[in-house]
Amino acid sequence: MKRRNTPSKTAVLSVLEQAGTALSHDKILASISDSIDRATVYRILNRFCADGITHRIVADDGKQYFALCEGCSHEEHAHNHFHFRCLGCDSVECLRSEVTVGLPTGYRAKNFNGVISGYCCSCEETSGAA
Amino acid sequence: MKRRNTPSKTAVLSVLEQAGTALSHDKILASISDSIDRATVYRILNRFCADGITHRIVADDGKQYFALCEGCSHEEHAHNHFHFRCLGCDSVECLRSEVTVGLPTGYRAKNFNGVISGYCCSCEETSGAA
DNA sequence: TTATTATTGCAACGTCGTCGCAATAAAAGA
DNA sequence: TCTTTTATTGCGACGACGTTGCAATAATAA
Repeated sequence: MKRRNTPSKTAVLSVLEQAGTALSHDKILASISDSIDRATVYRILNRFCADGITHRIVADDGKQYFALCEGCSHEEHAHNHFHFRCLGCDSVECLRSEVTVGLPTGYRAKNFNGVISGYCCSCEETSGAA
Repeated sequence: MKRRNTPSKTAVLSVLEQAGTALSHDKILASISDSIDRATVYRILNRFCADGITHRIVADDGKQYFALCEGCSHEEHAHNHFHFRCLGCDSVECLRSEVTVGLPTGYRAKNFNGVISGYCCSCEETSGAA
C-alpha cells in the first residue's frame, strides 16, 4: 500500500506544522482554506498515525488530538509524556517531561495516554482564578 | 440540592463496590438486574462524581470509566495515578503508583487523566505476544 | 397524610468517528 | 504522451456515546 501525495494530505500536514501543538479534527478542518470533506481529514490523520508521522492523544473530553511526532521510529512510538489541555482556550500542548510508570508483571503496554486539563497561563488570568 | 436514596442509586453503588475496578456505563448497566434507563445511569454517575463518591477516567478509547474514590475529599480529588486498560478483556484497573508532573509556571491543573492500554497478564498469554 | 422537589423514564438530540461505494486523480508503465 | 492501476476522495449513512427537556414518579420533610 503505497502512499500518494495529494493536496489534502499536504494541507493537513502544513496545518500541523504551523500549529506546533496538538489539534483536533475540527480545528484542522477549520484551518484549511480549501474545502475538504470531514471524513477525508479523519482518514488522513489515521494514515499519519499508522505511518508514525503523528501521534494521537485522547484527551479527557473524549476527543482525539493530533500532533507531529518527533524522533519516533515508525515501529515504536515513544511518547511517554503528558499533554496539557486548557479548559479555556481548548489548546493541547506537550509537557516535555517524560514519565515512567511501572506495570504489574506480565502486563504489556501498547499505548501511553496522559492528559492534564486545567487553565494555561493566558486563560488563568482571564478565568478569575480561585 | 439534597440527594435522595433510590433503588437505582443503590444498585449502581453496589455494582461499583463489588467490581473494585473501574467500569464503563454499559458494563454497569449490564450488571444491574433491575431494568434501569440508560440516562439514569449516566445521571447517577455524574452525581457520584460531583459528590466525590467516584472519579471519572476517560480512557484512550474515548469512553468514560468510573471507580470509587478512596481517600478523596469532596473538594479536591487526588487521583494522580494511572489506569491500565486491557485491550483484550476491556478491564480498567488502577495502577497504584502516584505520579507528579511539572506544569509550566502560571498553569493550573484541574484534572489528571493517565491511561496506559495494553494487555493484562491473563490476556497476554492468550493474545500470542510478539 | 400531604406537600415539596429530587429523581426517573422516555424520547430526542448533537457530536464524534467510521465505513461502503462510486468517482477521482496520483503514480507507474508503455 | 497516453493508458493502466489503485490509493484517495466526497458523499451519505451509520453506530456509539453522552446529554437534555419534559412529564410522571417517588423519596423526604412537614
